[in-house]
Amino acid sequence: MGLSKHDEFTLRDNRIARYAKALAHPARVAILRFLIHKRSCVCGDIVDELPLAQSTVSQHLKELKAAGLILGEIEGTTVCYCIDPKAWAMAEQCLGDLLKSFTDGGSCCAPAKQTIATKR
Amino acid sequence: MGLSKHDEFTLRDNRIARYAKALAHPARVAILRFLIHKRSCVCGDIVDELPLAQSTVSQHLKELKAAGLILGEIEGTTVCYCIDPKAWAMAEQCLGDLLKSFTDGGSCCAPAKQTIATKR
DNA sequence: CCTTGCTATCGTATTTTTACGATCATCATC
DNA sequence: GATGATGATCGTAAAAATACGATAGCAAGG
Repeated sequence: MGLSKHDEFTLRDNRIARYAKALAHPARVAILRFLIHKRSCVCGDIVDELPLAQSTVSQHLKELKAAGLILGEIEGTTVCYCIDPKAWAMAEQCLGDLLKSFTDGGSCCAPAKQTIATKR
Repeated sequence: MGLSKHDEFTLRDNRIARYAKALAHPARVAILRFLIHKRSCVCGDIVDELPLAQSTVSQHLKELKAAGLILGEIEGTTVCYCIDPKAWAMAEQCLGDLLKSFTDGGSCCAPAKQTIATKR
């Protein structure tokens, strides 16, 4: 047990989850923000920017690449990373659609009551 | 070691990561979609809807509650869940801002080249 | 009160994530 | 070819996530 049952869910929900997971660590958010801000994007610069070891940053970059959000191109001896515009647009739509699909029409329950805490 | 160094990052990036993590599993996406679709939201209905054990669903609900995205109210012997409108708006803004902060101006590198694979 | 139904929590096993140092591979330069 | 720099990968360890069955806690109904 303990195996992730991703097969049991829809493709759409899995896609959203995959994009969300890419954003689910502050280091990766910081990397993406850095890539967005500085259009140039040498790997070493990212390592310098973050409070993490080079290998750890490389691992995060690998995950972002696996999620499809970034591209990397070899430039001589360095590697240049950047946002993948197409994938980014897809992520924006997937997550945006879900987020926008809720509109506050007065929640069904607990309109003005307290949240239940850990204990009920 | 393997300890998460969340403290080393900005509050904003951590907040985004927290919301994203809540969406980072298809089961939780499905739960949220279900809560959005059906305004009524008894816990048992969610259990019936998903291919997961009751305890697992309860755990996912707990995480969504911890992330602040949903509210739960006791209704007699059942518990009624719903989206927390305020928190949802916050998540929408946080994630939306990040996603919208990138605009395709022709990527800095690899404009039309191949993605680098695992091996360079 | 005793039972029944609903939900949360506990205990546990497995998998995945996170992090680091060490090493390897590759390109550029000497 | 040797050297140096850059970045990926390996090995490893610790932590967190995922899943389930079992159990506990509560409210409602008999």
